[in-house]
Amino acid sequence: MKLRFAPSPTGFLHVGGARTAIFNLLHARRHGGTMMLRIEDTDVERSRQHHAEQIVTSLQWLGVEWDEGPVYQSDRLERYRERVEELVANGKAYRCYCTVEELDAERAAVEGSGGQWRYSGRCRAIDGDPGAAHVIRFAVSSGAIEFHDLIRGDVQFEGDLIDDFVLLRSDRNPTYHLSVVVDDIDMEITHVARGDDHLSNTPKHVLLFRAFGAAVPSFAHLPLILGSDKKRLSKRTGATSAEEYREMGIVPEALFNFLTLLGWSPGENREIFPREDAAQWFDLSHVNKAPAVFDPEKLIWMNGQYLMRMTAEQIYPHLVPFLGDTPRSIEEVRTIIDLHKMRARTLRELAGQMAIYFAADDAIEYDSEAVKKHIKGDDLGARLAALHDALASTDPFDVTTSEGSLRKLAESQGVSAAKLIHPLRLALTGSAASPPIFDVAVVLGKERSLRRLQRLIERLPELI
RNA sequence: GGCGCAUUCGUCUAGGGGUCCAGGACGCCGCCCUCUCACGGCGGUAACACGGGUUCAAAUCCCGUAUGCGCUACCA
Repeated sequence: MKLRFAPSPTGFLHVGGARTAIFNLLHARRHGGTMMLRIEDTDVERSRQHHAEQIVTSLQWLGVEWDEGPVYQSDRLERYRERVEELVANGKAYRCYCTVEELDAERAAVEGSGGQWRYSGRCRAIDGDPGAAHVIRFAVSSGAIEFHDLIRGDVQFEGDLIDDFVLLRSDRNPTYHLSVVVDDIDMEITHVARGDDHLSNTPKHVLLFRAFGAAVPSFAHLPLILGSDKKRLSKRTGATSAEEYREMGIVPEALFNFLTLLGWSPGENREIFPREDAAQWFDLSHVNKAPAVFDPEKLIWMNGQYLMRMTAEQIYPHLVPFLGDTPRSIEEVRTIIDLHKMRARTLRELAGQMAIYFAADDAIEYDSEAVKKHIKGDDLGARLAALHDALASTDPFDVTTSEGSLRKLAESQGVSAAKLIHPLRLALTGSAASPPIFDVAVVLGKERSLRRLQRLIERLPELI
């Protein structure tokens, strides 16, 4: 068994493409088959090498591995020309002398009068000068064309409704239909899993496989991924490329897992699982037929689930790009990550929350809502001064001792611990929300914590 | 227009004739836990597009309608 992912390098790796790649990989792994990556760059107008490289990078980031490739179709142009000549020689294809201008004019005329245009096939009978030909077309035979699709079941198209499609363009480059079939034969592809948008191209391919006397592979046409507007996912309704999600702070494992669930489910209410498990359970024949709407909210939730399950060491390499220009070692951030990973849903959010630890002690900005809520009472200054003294004499300064000092002080002053904790949180973080405050204090250290507390005390008059 | 494909909570889905007055997850709303936030726990909200069949019995099978999407290029 052998499958392939065959993107055309006309842009970034689209999440739809990413899911196609994942499904191919999973099916191959499940059945002990081979996975191949093939770059379909026969459209010289739109293909770009840097896009191909970008797609390869995105796939690697995502964790989609391939056993063979990447193979570039642009390296195989001679092969396509050679094979199309075979078709011409045995009468399955023919040279067409019509010009685009003629054809466009015909089409415009027919469609203008409300009809539907199809190429007449008039060049089938012409035996002219090969050098004067513009393109080579496939001679489509009439009659029903049937094939089996792993996802759709038996599908049938009427040959009479299919044009004599172009195989070799006037620039001597192959069209998609030619190159894809020649390659799938040469590379011994047994299963073709691709986007739904190719379903109506499939009868053409079936005809080509037969014309070449080759076995027709199994097909699996994956339903499209839609945006919130129920139309094909586009930039209008949100991020469309894997790269954009990476920049958003999504970890590859989460995107992989999420994409896996778009159109497929392992059943038994399983949602979060490693790739290895998916590779045990997946099968193309269990993919849904209906298109799925891409819900970024759920992706972000799932990313949060991954973050909180990952160790600081696992998160760290993904997080580095979000931490800014000052290099931070794993030792420096390990505890902070552990404190915040269950409070952030993306790496970007996580990095944002971590900023308070790296900020200068006199640069903490107090959230006005938090100030309004927790900074009040005439005796607050005195209480905080007492807290400062209590913490200053806490030794060693760890979570247990610092909390003990604060609670003891609260008790002796006859106030609830919360009356001290909330202002302390504001002093240390500037916010009303943070990890348990004594953990924060210990990360900052005694000296910096006291400095931040002192600063709040000094600014009390202007805050109240 | 033609051809094709699809249709279960707002969204992702489970379900492949009876165990479904439809289960899980995201979101949303309440409660609990608690130094706040988050996590977690508990509970709630919400769906078989419509109409005909077939059958003792249909979300599950068949037909039609509607709606949506895709293709209809010398793009893939």
